[in-house]
Amino acid sequence: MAKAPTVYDVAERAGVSIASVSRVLRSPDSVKEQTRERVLEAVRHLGYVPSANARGLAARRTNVIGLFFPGHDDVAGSEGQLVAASGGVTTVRDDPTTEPETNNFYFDEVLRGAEIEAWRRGFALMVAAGRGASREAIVNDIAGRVDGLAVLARTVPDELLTHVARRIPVVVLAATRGTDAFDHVSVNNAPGMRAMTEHVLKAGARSLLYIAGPEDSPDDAERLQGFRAALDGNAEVAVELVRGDFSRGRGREIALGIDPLPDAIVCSNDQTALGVLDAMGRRSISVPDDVMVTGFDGIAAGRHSSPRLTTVHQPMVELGRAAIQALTARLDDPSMDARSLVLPVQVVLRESCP
Amino acid sequence: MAKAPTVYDVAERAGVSIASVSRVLRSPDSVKEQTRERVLEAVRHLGYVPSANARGLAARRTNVIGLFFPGHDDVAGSEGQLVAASGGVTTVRDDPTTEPETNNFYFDEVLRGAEIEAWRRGFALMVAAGRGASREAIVNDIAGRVDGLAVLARTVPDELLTHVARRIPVVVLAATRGTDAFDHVSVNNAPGMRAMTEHVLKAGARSLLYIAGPEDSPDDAERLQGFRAALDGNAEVAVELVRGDFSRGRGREIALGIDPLPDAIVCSNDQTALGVLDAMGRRSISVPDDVMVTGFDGIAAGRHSSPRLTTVHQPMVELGRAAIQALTARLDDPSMDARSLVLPVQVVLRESCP
DNA sequence: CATCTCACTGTATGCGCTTACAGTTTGTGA
DNA sequence: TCACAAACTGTAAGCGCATACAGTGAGATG
Repeated sequence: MAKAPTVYDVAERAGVSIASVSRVLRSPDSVKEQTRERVLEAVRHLGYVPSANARGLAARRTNVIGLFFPGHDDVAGSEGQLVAASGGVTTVRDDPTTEPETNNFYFDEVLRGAEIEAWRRGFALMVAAGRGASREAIVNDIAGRVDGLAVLARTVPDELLTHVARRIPVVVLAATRGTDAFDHVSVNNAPGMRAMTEHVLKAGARSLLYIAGPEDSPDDAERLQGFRAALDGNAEVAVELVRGDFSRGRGREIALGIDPLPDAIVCSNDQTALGVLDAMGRRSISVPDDVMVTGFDGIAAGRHSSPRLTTVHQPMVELGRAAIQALTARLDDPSMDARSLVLPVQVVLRESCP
Repeated sequence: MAKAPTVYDVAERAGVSIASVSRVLRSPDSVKEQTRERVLEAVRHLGYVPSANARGLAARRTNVIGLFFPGHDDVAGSEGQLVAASGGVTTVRDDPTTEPETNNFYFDEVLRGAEIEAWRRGFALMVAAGRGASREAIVNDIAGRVDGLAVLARTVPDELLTHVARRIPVVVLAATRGTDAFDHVSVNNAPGMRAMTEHVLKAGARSLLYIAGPEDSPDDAERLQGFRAALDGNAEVAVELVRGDFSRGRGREIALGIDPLPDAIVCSNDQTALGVLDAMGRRSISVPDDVMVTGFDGIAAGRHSSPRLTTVHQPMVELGRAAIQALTARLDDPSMDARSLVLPVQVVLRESCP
């Protein structure tokens, strides 16, 4: 890392001007073959890698897209320097009742979709997770680095979003807000839950328990709405509603205390439903014979639970891709009207509610 | 997005020079309070977000760290524009035998660790996944954008790595190569597998089947070495070795054909072991009563399998963090000797081999 | 009241690249 | 052989910011 070579170094060694160097790298066909060879030789010899900063500055675009989502809350441990550790092996016995960390597979998949789509379209992807107070600084920082920004709904205050939107296009994920000027990409929450609920009814359930998520979740609100729509006109069905918090632990806790049992427990997300399955297992209650259970999200764990979880699958990878597509579409045509894209969902029937 | 405001616009509106604007943003204390207020007002009013490109160019550093890992192979479908889709709901019945996509939870977790650590240290994180031929272009591109680059072992040819390493520091993850000049961060593969195998032996196994991974995986080689070390001097133990490919499907396939059954099947990763569990379930063979099964990695799915999987847990989040730490350490002191950091692993005993 | 400090603020330069434009070479037809 | 177009290459002007250095003015000092 003595000193990174620049276009000037390459130009000098190749005996050409810096413009030719730039052309060889950006539009090789516009340069005579012989010149091109000389330049490429110099590039290899010097270990030249062009500075994206300089290029971005000159070209007025960075070719980077940013993705911002709610943070893994600050991890307390592991503050120490891991300098020169030397391995080690310990052994533990893992009790089945220990709570697994709440892995946000959701964002992992969205991220994966965004990553694929961004590079395919020639953009690099920058990721940032918001953590409490630093959120504003992070969003501002990343906004200065990218050509477009995708944010998950509810993670960034509107005021801040409006501020950065004056510089770059912004697309909001997982929300169908109509009151703002941003592009939106979301999934078909209400119809999905409606279809799920209708399946449950068709399977014969006449008493339902709905475990909702936190009140401030727009996704949850839409799902609840879909649930209610399915029940519209089914006066003979008994319905009860409790609020969970989208977590497995809370789902388990709620399900441990349910008495009497309804015919079916409809959960507004998979984690909650998995918690319910845990509880039923512990109470030796058979699913689906004694009670049916459904979830929403389609996380991988639901495929391996016992019994396997019937759920509404969200196309999370597609969500990430769609966000990038929306962003590049707007970059291509900034004057376009704001769009709201709703992705289809899929009811996946497995053993917990066949 | 009419035209993003610049320092000049802010300076003009605040009635100061651009130097003062810059100072307010970089070292607020060096500016008189009254001036600072005026500048901040102008920033808010104009919706000013500083250009990271310009800053990076002037400051000669980008404050971004790059992470490169083997790609999700090119996803064929979903080429179409998702323009103005309008939701929809379909229903499918999910057959338990359908192959779940091979989710690389491994990288997700490494990424998460890197993300946390990078932002904590004031760096943004740029991610890139390598896809076949475009790999070289991507690595070069990202190398021009960042102050340091973390790559997963075996994903980038040495020559390319050496090339970019002339510009920025590089750290290699999940490999303990001694022949190059890069910093390395890896996990304690061999001792971990050795401990796992010793546990299997202590549990009474006298005939073992080892299902290895692909030949070109350095991780796999180290694990196999650990396995052999555990057997050293146990001449009475019968051992057989087959090669898998780290996939669940292949593990299942192998396990369906095993006859006679050994006392234990030791797998070099969790996916393979989960496939083995699938097969045993289908063959109505009891795990661990008829055969014990162990994995390696500690992916979340192993906690929810049936029976739950005994495995060696790698600290994947820590791996990501350690990579960032190694990189920032080298940025602070480029002359430092190359380091090789080995993270500890943990044998996690669950029902598949108690 | 002149001089000196100190705390700020402004001026000017350059970071490494892209690109409009001008200049040069090469090839072509008359 | 000469004029002219086509193909290529060089020149020069920024892109938006950080920062060394040079002011500027107010208060402190003698």
